[in-house]
Amino acid sequence: MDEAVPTEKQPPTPKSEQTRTLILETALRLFQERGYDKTTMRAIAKEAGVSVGNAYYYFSSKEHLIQGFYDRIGAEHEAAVRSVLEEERDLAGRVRGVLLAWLDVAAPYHEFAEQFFKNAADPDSPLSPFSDESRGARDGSIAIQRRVLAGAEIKADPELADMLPQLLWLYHMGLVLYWVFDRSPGCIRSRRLVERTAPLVARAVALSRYRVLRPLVREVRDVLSEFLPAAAGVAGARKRI
Amino acid sequence: MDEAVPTEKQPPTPKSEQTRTLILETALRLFQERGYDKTTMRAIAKEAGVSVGNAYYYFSSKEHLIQGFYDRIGAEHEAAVRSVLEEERDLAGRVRGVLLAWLDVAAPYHEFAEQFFKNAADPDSPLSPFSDESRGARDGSIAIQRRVLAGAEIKADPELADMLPQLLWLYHMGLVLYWVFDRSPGCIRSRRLVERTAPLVARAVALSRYRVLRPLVREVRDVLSEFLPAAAGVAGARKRI
DNA sequence: GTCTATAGCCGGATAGAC
DNA sequence: GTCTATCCGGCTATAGAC
Repeated sequence: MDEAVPTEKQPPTPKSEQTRTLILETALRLFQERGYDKTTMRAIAKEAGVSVGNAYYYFSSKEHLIQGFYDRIGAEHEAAVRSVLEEERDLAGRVRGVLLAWLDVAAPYHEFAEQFFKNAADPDSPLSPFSDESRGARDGSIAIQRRVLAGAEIKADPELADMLPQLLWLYHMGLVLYWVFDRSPGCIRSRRLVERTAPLVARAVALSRYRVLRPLVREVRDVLSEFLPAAAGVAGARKRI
Repeated sequence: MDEAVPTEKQPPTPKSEQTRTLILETALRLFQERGYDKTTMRAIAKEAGVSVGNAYYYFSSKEHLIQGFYDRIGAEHEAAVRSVLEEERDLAGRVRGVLLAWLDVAAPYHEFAEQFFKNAADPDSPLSPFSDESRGARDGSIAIQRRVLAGAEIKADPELADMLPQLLWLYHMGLVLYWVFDRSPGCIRSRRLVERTAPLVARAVALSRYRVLRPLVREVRDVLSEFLPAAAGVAGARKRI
């Protein structure tokens, strides 16, 4: 980001990127093995064969190491979701499939997530799902929801359609919140929550076209356009304070 | 709670309770003055005229000091809400009034809340609004929502009525989440969110009786009864994993 | 610009004496 | 119940090697 335009002769990452990656990989591995809190910066440095100072040279705090985790989980989800989106046409099924896929992808990190999640809830933290730093991950996640809706047979009220991807993303974040709290073995409660709510969400989307609901839908849409972040190119939702 | 039944001769809090209160009051004051993070346990102890070890004797961690904050804010909200519930009959108005009252009560603690909130998001923390330790505060909060509904003219679908207080509580928690993230001056964005969503919630409650929505309402009810905590005496919602 | 080594600050938490 | 001393780990600072 702050890097000067790299010439062709000088690849942007000559050798330092290697160190950077090494540190990150080591950190993520240790986090997964011992948990976030119990992994000390000293240990990461030692295990990666670098000095503490060097680790801090690349990652200005322990938290910053977790951005890499977001990117990784996003990429894995992206891959896991492909088959569902290709094969399933029913909206409820698509929603369900995508969220279950996320739970699968995230499962190995559950314990680890528990420990660092507190940082994500701090609005000052770059780890918050709403932060600028998380924008890349967020946009990717919303894009998936867009595909969920685009490929489904059931269509929503067109007045609502523009912001539905973000709404689904919010629903996804709600699931993540629940999942973090979920202590049930194998996180079945979270899985069950998906099974139960996905059809419900789909039904709500379908019902959004009914006459009786028109005024409610309009209100919902207006509120959303005012309060959802203007990210990811939603028409007419550009105003922020 | 864990105290042995106190005899009449021996008041439950002979002298230690005094120290305890002193420490708590000092802590809350300092939190508000300097913020949570910048208030060290050393400072609290010093200011209260006790030793660090002694502070830890009463509060097993810095986080535990915040339970007192919950209780205080709950009590203040309880008081602030009285007039609204007596005078306003319109459901939207009642919901709106109660939530705006909460924002008023919470306002002085906003900065402080930002800093400690991350702890509340940690499921391991006693500060989580879903934890057993927070049960007292939670029950109080749900009770207010029960009164909101009971005194309103509009009635909900009876099949849903039992769990509506908890649903409103969840809505309240959502507002709290938004508020914590809210950086707008005077938290107007949060206030605006209440203004916009309160009528929406009321309308949804009213609509819950419509025929078309019957299946959706049933589904919603079933999901809620499965996933909302069995606290606060909700009929038929006793199963937990 | 990348990296090491080391020494030290700070603050949450604990141990064990009184 | 209360204290003092100590641990522990995130983080910083510095000085210097390549």
